[in-house]
This record gives sequence, structure tokens and C-alpha cells, in this order.
Amino acid sequence: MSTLNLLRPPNPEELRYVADCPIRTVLDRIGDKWSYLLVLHLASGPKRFGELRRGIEDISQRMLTETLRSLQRDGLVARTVFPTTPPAVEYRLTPLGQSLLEPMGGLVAWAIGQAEAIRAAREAYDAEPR
Amino acid sequence: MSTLNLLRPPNPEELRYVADCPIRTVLDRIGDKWSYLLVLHLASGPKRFGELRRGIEDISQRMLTETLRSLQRDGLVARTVFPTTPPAVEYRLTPLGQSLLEPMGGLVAWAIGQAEAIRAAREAYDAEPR
DNA sequence: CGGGATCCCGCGCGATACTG
DNA sequence: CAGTATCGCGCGGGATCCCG
Repeated sequence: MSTLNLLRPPNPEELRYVADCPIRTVLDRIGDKWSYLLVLHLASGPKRFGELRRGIEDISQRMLTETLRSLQRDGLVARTVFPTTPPAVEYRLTPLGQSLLEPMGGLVAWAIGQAEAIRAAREAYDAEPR
Repeated sequence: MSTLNLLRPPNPEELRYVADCPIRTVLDRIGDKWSYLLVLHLASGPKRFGELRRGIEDISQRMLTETLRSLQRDGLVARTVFPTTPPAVEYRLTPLGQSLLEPMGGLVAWAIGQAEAIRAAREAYDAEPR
């Protein structure tokens, strides 16, 4: 079983898989390259497409729209179109999306706290003769 | 910038990246296909190679050794060889590895609690005409 | 038993060009 | 401004065979 394509409904086998494994669900959701970064950028308030594009710098336009779509599909992000000319589109975290910030924060804290330990472990491992 | 290859030291650009972004570090660490599953299996105590292989079922042997290696490199897993014949090798979580279980638990709890909301959001999204 | 070495395929993702 | 469409590649990872 591979990770899931977030842009289409899962087939029966994938369904069992997701039902059986909530961790896989969340990793499929934020374990990809850009989702967590988008969620984090949206944590500080609603943003427009171009703002996100400039704020994240090296994200391609294609991945930005695609990731936003999948977050929207999962109900983590809401998309609002203002029919001005030129059109303005705003993205904001839904309450569900905001609820993800707390457990994510736990991981971030762990990462910050243990970063040096991990770095040291890697250095030691790489220094060993093998 | 792509995600990191966990089996070799990062180049200078990657170093800055990792230093700047602890979340990317942790996602590179457990966001791959098998790491979190291995950590979870090892949470219940030390296991031998074959035990893990059978316990996880559809992991390939190649990915099992490779993932264990990278976890070992990061100091999350300790590998002990018993020079019997045939040799026995035991893997166990280090204290650092165990410390990851708590923040991971937060994400798992979120996933379990919000699974239905996400499922419903996807269904609604897929039902919309577009 | 616990791996290593190779081969190879799919897809995640970047680059580029075009549109309402 | 906020996308869509198409092409192409790198690499994650499965399958298979071999080894001490």
C-alpha cells in the first residue's frame, strides 16, 4: 500500500487501509512536501493566493494550487472568491484546520528540542568506519 | 528544496534548510512510508529483524533494513548483534526514540478524533459538481 | 537468520507555456 | 491575479537474486 493521492476518492482497498490506520491518514495529509508549510502560513490569518506564493518562495505555482485543493477537499482550508476584477481569492483555515495546529505544535516542539541530539547522532553515525 | 535523504549527510544548502525548519526535520524523519510504523512496533519493546518483517507484513525487506538504518543513524533506534549462529539482531527504541512517542500520540489522537470530519468533508467535496 | 546488490517502474514534483 | 495544461525527470520503493 502506497501513500494516498489526496485529490481523488480512495478505492476499496485504500478505504480499509485508511480506516485501519489513523496515523497513515494524518501522515498522508501533512507528510507531503508542502501541506504543513501551507497550514503554518495560514495559521497567522487568511491569505490570498499571491501572498502564499511569495511567502513560501520556492513552491511552484502548480504545487501551491494542488496542495490548496487537497487541503480544501479535506475540510482544513476554506476558499472564498471575491468577484472583483481582477478576481481575488482568499484562503483561510477552517476550525478543523486550526485544530490541527495544536498536535502539530507538539511535533514542532519535539523537533526543536531534539534537533541537536539528532544532529549529534547523525554525526557520530557518519563518523563510524563501515 | 526536496525532502532529505536520511541516509547521507546533507549538503550546505540542505543544512541551512534543516536548521531553519524543525518541522521539515521531523517530517523528513517520520513522514516517509515506514518510519512511523517501525517506531510504533518498537514501542512495545525490542524486536528482532524477522519479527518486524512479519509484524508489518507488506514491508519489503529492502525498505525494512533501509528504514531501520536511517532510524539508527538519527539515534532513535539502537541495533544490537548477538554473535550466535545463526546471528540474532535486536532493535530497540533509544530514549530519544521513545520521547517521540508522546508528540506522535498527539497527532494520532487528532487523526482518530477528526477522521470522520475529514471523511465527510471529502465526500461533500467529491459530490460537488465541477 | 539478517541482510546486500541490482534492476526497474510509477508518480511526486518542477519547469514552462497559455487563459479568463 | 489566479489559475490550467502539458511535458519530463528524479527518486522512492517494490521485486528478485545472492551471501556469510
